[in-house]
Amino acid sequence: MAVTLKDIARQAGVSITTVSRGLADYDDVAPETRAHIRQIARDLGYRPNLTARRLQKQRTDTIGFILPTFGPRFSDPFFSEFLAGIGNEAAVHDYDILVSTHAPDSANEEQAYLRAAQGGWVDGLVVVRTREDDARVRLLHAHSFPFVAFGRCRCDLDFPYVDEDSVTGMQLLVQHFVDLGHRRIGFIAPPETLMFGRLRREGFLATMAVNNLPVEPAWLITSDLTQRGGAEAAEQLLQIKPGLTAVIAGNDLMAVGAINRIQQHGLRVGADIALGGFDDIPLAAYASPPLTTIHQPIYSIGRQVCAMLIDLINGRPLANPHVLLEPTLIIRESSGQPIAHP
Amino acid sequence: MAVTLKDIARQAGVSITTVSRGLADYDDVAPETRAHIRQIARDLGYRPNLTARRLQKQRTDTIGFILPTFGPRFSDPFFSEFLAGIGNEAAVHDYDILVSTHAPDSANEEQAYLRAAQGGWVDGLVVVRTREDDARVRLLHAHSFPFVAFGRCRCDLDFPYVDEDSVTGMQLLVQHFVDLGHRRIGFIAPPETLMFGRLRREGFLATMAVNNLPVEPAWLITSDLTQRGGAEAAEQLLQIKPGLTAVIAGNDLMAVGAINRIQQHGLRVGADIALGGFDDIPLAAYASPPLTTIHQPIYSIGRQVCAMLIDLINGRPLANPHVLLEPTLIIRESSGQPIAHP
DNA sequence: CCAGCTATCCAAAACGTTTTGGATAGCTGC
DNA sequence: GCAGCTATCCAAAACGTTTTGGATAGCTGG
Repeated sequence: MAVTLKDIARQAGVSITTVSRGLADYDDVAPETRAHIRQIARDLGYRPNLTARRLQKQRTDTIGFILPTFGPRFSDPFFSEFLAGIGNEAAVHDYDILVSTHAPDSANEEQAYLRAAQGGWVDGLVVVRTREDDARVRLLHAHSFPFVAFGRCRCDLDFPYVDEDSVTGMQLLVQHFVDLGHRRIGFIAPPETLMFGRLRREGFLATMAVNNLPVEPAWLITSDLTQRGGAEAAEQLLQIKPGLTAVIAGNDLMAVGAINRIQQHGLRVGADIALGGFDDIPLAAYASPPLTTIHQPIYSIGRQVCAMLIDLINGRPLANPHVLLEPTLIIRESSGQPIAHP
Repeated sequence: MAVTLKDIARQAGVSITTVSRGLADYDDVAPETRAHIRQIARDLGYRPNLTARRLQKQRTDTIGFILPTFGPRFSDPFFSEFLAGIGNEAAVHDYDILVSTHAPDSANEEQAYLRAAQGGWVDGLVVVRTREDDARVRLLHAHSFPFVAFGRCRCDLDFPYVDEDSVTGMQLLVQHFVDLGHRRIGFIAPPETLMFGRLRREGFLATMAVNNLPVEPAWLITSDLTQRGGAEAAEQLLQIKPGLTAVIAGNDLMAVGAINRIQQHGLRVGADIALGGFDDIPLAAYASPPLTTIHQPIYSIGRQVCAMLIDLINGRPLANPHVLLEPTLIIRESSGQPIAHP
């Protein structure tokens, strides 16, 4: 049975009010009384009942994170790092993270967001993997419920977000390959419904266009962000004759899958064919060959999103509600050496 | 302002009690009244206040998961899959997951567990990455607070866990290499303080001993489960003369780091030197070369741990409180072909 | 000696729900 | 006409905390 304020009050011979205020360091409690209360609380091993406190204070000191789980066997090196980011930042401010998992765009997912927005379930929400027209963003915005998104979306709502400039990132990446002499570059695209997928795709096409390079329909294959998907897309791209000299994958996971499949065909990545990824997940540096990619500081994005959300919850105005991070190009061996023009 | 039972009661012209019991389908509320209440609740968009309900029911319908974050930039493909497992299972039973992040064996971590055990913070806890003598397990056991661990520990306490038989797993793996003709096998060991680290190490040494094979002190290097650590350990193992013919890493992440470093030395993994990992993370199949490893069904372990915990919380006896999973060997290219005896 | 102040304390209300322990009215059977 | 039953309803307590709005006593200054 847990120790309550009442137990301390009885033991100390004062009222519950005085105990509560004493522990909270109000100055209408005599210093000796305060010390006395403190001592007894310690002796009894008192822990405040958070549920009761939350009911009274009408806040949960908890932020929600609804994990979009694509498929049953779900694994994304991205999320554990992001979660560590928001988790550590939250811990600093004495907030907890409440995690739910739901398939994206499912009825359950909508229920979960509705519950959050109306039910005093959490004080605010972190939204990740924004979709082009994102029902979650619209819902939360309509309820004016506090949230911060990782990623923008293509709608006319104004909401706080942190995002990396995917278009510029893709531009850096494509230009790097073009500068190495590549003319025939394939693209393994992320799903178009995801906002970052659309932006990376646009960045790719725009930079190719600027350089007056063609992109045949067959050169662009949409896949699902997994290694398996990347491998299968690579398989298709390898069928193209005459062969492509470079392939860019919309994320590192697909790039890793592509490396694998390309090597199964007896080709050397970085020599026979150049390859690029996007995200710079921890694995990228340890792929074989190490992957040329665009760095995305997931951990610190997590911290930043969480810090913004906590400010928002506490009514503090955001200095900068729209954070757009500058991407950096990480050149490793998978992009290979300059090649001669055919 | 949220809709409460009181609002519905006023609107419906009945008492709060009747509303509460009506919504909960008690049969001492007339069917017509029940329907009436239901209708009004729907119209008003009523959502029960979970905090109030929890205070009353003295339970949180929430299970806690304290993520041990090793270092600031933390990424482990293991955790996102495990989290998805417990999250999905929890969702089925209408439970939430409350996540905290804390450095292992820190004061904060102990505080967090203490808070959980005493404060009505969560109804039960999931403990992962058990340590050899695990303070968390001792603490929770002493408070007889419901928890289920992923992993055993070397203590005389009886507590429910799910674990994979690491010793047998390592035996399968080592024997595989021995059967291929390897005699000089190096080992990149996980930290000895982690229970699974100790067991995998024991499994390695025991199987080598059974086969009358030597293990020089320099052949066993303890590392930290990361790619970087695996790469550095591999670097050291490559200095050994005459050279080792095979290396086994204590987990896949270190194995991937090792592949990378071995290739930087101009050696071919699976031909010049054989390599094995442990865990079968999704990446393992897409490493270059694909990694021979021991499969560990992380997602379903997560589900099982969560299901057991929910049973425990609800006072249902566990059919089997000590689940020990049979490991399976996954043979891929990194272990190469049989070699001739020197 | 009293108004006014300060320092210290506390009873009661409030947060929104569920549960306890009746209360009421209408009906049945004798 | 009344005991006994059923169907339906509800006031109040309870969960553990914080906050509101005083209450009390002792002191100060005039």
